[in-house]
Amino acid sequence: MMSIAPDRKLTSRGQERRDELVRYAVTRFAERGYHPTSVAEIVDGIGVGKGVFYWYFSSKEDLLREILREGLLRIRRHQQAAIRNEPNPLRRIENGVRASLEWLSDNTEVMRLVDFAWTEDTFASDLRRGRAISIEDTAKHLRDAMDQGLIAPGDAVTMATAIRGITEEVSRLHADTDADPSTIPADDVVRMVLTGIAG
Amino acid sequence: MMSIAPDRKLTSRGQERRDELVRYAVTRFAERGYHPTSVAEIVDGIGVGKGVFYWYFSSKEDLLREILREGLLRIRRHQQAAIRNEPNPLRRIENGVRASLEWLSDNTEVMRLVDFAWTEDTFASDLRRGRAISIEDTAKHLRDAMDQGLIAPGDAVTMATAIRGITEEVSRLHADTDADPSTIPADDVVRMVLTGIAG
Amino acid sequence: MMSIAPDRKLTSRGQERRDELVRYAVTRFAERGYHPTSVAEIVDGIGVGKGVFYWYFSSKEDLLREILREGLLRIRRHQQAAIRNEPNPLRRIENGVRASLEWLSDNTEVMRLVDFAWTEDTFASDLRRGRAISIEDTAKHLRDAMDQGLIAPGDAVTMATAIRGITEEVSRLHADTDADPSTIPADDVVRMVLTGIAG
Amino acid sequence: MMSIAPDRKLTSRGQERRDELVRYAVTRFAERGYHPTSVAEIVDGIGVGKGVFYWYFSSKEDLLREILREGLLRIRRHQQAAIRNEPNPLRRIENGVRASLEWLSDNTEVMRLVDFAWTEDTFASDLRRGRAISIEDTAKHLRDAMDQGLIAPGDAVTMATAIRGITEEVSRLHADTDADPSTIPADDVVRMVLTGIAG
DNA sequence: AATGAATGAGACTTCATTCAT
DNA sequence: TATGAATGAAGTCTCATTCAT
Repeated sequence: MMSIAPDRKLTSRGQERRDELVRYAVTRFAERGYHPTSVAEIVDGIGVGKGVFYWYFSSKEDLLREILREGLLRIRRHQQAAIRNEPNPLRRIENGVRASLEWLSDNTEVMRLVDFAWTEDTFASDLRRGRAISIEDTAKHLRDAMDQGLIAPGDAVTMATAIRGITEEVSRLHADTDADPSTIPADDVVRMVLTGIAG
Repeated sequence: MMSIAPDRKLTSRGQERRDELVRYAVTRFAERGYHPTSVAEIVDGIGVGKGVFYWYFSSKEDLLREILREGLLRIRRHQQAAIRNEPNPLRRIENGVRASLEWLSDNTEVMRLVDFAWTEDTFASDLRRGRAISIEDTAKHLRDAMDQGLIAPGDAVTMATAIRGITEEVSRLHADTDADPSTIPADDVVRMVLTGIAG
Repeated sequence: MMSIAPDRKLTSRGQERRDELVRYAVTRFAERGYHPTSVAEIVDGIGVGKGVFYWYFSSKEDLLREILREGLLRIRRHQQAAIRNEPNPLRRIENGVRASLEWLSDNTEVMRLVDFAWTEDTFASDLRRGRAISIEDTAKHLRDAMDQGLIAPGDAVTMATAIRGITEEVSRLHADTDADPSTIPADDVVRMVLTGIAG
Repeated sequence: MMSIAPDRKLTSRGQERRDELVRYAVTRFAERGYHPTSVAEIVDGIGVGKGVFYWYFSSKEDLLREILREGLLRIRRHQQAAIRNEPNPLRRIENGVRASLEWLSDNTEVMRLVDFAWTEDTFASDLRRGRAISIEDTAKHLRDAMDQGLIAPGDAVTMATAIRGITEEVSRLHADTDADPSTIPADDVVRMVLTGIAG
């Protein structure tokens, strides 16, 4: 009931505890699913009392939201760092795709949690806006490329969605079959994306 | 815990009841999520007692498995009907994509349930085999196309995965933003797929 | 979360169960207090599972509200039955006081629960209206008596409040010291009330 | 569980802190109820850590007992100061009633806490003795008055209880409907009490 | 086939209290 | 004295499932 102030100052020990909870929960949620994983399982797993959980999170739902929020923030940052200062729109798309593949293959657990969150209305609404922004980001590069005559004209939003779909599905398959992030077939994906949008 | 014989003969009224349960459950599961939807909610929703549910399904989990099984069976049939007798491998791929887009836009709820099922290990194992088969189906057409010199050589499995990703992500976005299945930008998708794999 | 329809039809067995729960809870609540009495204690006390409680009541709070509602309804009915058809306003007051003393000494447990409910804002608001009505009922008789010159004029609401206070406090003391309802000093109370208001 | 020595000397700053805790707790307990008010809420409300609470009180229960003890002590003192040196027993009763009304209207929150305490056996036993003494005090004056022929003979204990009931109920109603202590209808109450006992 | 009452494990959460710092 | 992190028993409530009718 008493919600936790989102900007509450934590001691460094407190911050570590919180991170430990998040880390462990992400693993468990991804492994067995959000609902099948109980708060008891999480606190037992790191050997603390139940109260600790509620000292750092106001509810199990709040924990997932935090995980999603932080995860989506990080992937966005990762993408933008890869794109910054790249003048060629096709290169920006390529770099974005590579950054996504990298990040997703390093954070397969978060990806799985996002996939779950899409399946419950409680969480999905939080994700819609993020998706719209992400697709619009890519669509902008596509329109730039069309304007510059680099690719044939077409429906930028559908293309951006397709790119997103390619990136995520390849990451999903890879996550399920191969633990090594370095073996992601990024070049193949990039080639397909770039020829696919060439038109 | 007595399990229900999967091939048990049902009277036509019984079959209708069962379908009614499935239909209503699919809607609710897709809307609010599998776990947040209780068996009580389902039976209340169609105005029957709890016993009815357990007459037709041995458990809530069993119901979801049935939904998934029937759903995946149907989409596979739909795709194969669209491909049958088509000698050109690229046309087979195109027809398969179009069939998937059609089916998914007509069955967005099942799609959402499949997405959920991927997030829990209990169900995910059932899906892995299906995905492998589905990707291998497409990969076979791709290899045929490569052999016939219709497209450049490349990693057929990654390409097939990409095609699957495009198809599903476009369907997801469309399901969330546009209720009308006829407005799926199938031509755009097909163009991107075909040029994307052209190499 | 799913609240119980207040007009839900119960089988006669169901009604008995519900009554059993109410009866036992009233006893326990009165004995040890509302909060110190857990739902587990109640269901264990009558030897049923926890779910039974929530089949009949949507929450522990709901149970208390029901107890209060039914209790206050009954005392009101009891009073009004005692007053009906009595033309003399002083007799109406006397009969009302006697009826209250009777009912309270037969229902000391409910009285204690009402006293508790006054101490928490969640419940108190429900009680204010009831008190206002009850006092106004008595005040009306007092004004009638003043109009008819039976008693000296005065502040009818304060008088009615005083009568209420006398009745309840005598009942409280009696409940704590003497289990036998027949020994309530009703005549003494009535005499004090009647001379007190005479002015 | 180390209990706090009840007569422990506190620095003046310590005494202030303790008073601050008591004051704030009384307000919250009266407003929302004893159980719904957590220790965390109290210490947060005055901006100190949890340790502070347990420095001054050995438990939440101990805090309530202290509040009750101090409150009942004060009202008794207030009444006795009002009665001292008054030779006429009826005047003593009148003065006692006026003193009670005054004190209760100035300390409505404590009154509510006492009402709560009556509803849990843990606390009620502490209150029984106090009530018995208080009623016996008044009964003594009544017997004096009877002996002196000032009022008709009657059951002094019931009368004293009635007086207590009047006083408290008028205070309760006033506390809930009118914040201004000066508007208590003390004269009306006194008149009713005096004529009521006259017989 | 169907009902709806019953079960009870187990989920989430609260909170009085303790304790290292 | 004081803090705030930690404890863990205990509380309320949910819900898949069973079963007498």
